[in-house]
Amino acid sequence: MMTRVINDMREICPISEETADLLRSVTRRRLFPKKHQLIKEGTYTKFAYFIEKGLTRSFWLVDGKEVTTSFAGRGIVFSMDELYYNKASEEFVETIEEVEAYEIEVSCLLHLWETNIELSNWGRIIHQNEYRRLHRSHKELLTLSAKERYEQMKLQFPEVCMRANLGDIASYLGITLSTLSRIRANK
Amino acid sequence: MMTRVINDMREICPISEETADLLRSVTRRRLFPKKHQLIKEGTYTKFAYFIEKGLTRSFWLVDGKEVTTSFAGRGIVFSMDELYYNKASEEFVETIEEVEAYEIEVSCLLHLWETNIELSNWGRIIHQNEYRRLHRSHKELLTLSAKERYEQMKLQFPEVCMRANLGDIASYLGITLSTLSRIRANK
DNA sequence: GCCTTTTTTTGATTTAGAACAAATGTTCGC
DNA sequence: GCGAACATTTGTTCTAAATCAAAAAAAGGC
Repeated sequence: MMTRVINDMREICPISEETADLLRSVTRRRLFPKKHQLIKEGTYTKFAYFIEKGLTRSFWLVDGKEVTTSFAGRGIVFSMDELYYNKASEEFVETIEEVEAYEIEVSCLLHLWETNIELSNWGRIIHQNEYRRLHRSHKELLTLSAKERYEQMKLQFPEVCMRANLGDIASYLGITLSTLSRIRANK
Repeated sequence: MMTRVINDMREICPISEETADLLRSVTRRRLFPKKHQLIKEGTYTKFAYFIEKGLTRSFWLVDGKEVTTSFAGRGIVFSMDELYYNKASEEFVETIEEVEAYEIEVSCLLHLWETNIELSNWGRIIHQNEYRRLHRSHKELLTLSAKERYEQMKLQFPEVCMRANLGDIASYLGITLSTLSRIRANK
């Protein structure tokens, strides 16, 4: 149970068997179909999800249009708004494949981070990593053409490029679906 | 000494007089002229700076062109690369006004974060805030026009818009200097 | 105050990618 | 296996902003 989740955490920092058991004891296995809204508009979900299997995407709704900010096929997905600011999320998360996840209450997650040094370290590091990814993506948006950004994305997240559909990838790259189709068509 | 720095920290979370004194004991007051490189290419600086007065900007050099990622007129400036990854920074920082700052070694800063709960909390919160700022800026880049982004920037950082020069603001917004000039000229 | 350097404005031209629209291809439920 | 829904390709037109270039204005040094 949670084998992939725990393995992934151990690639980042040491997690003892006790901590792994602690994590298992406070989470609940959930299965979600494709297109399920894990964190959605107008609902204060209060859960975070460790992704065991499947792919999710996070996005904003900006006057009706979706802006994808990240894809996750491992690690944890949660809302910063809910976790740190006790408010309903402005960023939503949906599954784009069937997903097996382990659900945890955000209050519980926060408590773990405050009390368990292994999880606290893991938490700090995933925050740093996420900040770096965003930093990098921001730089690419400012300096690369649509085509170059897609090439970068293929290098960095080949899996996502295979598994997500064009519309989602395009909205992550900040271009239209038709432009992405043309880019892929070759030039 | 460090009055503005400490006051700014106290707007974020409680800082006891002991912690303030601790901070004063491990920092050194420095004055820098305009255009001074605080964190520069090819030099593993190993220092972070609490900004008491003046304005700085952080930027990348992407094949010769500067891409401004943030301005700071308060708080702390440091390199994530140096702090977390023990490597020379890929992002540089220069003063764009005369700056009064308090210098601290990054190893010392890390040690404070690991041992002093007040500073640790302050550190976590500035990281969250910085992440949010970047997140927001990224969304704006993906959804707003050049003009709208400039309007947003004036709302969020009016001081910076007054004090930084056009080239720097333009490179922060991801547009050319001439476009920004035209935007300001009115339309 | 005058000259140099830096910063900002303005002009003409070009271009990447958006918008809109329709056709083709793929997946899935029954 | 057929029809509906969904995903992708392709065509045409249009526009925001880039590029290149030069003039005007402002700031600094001595």
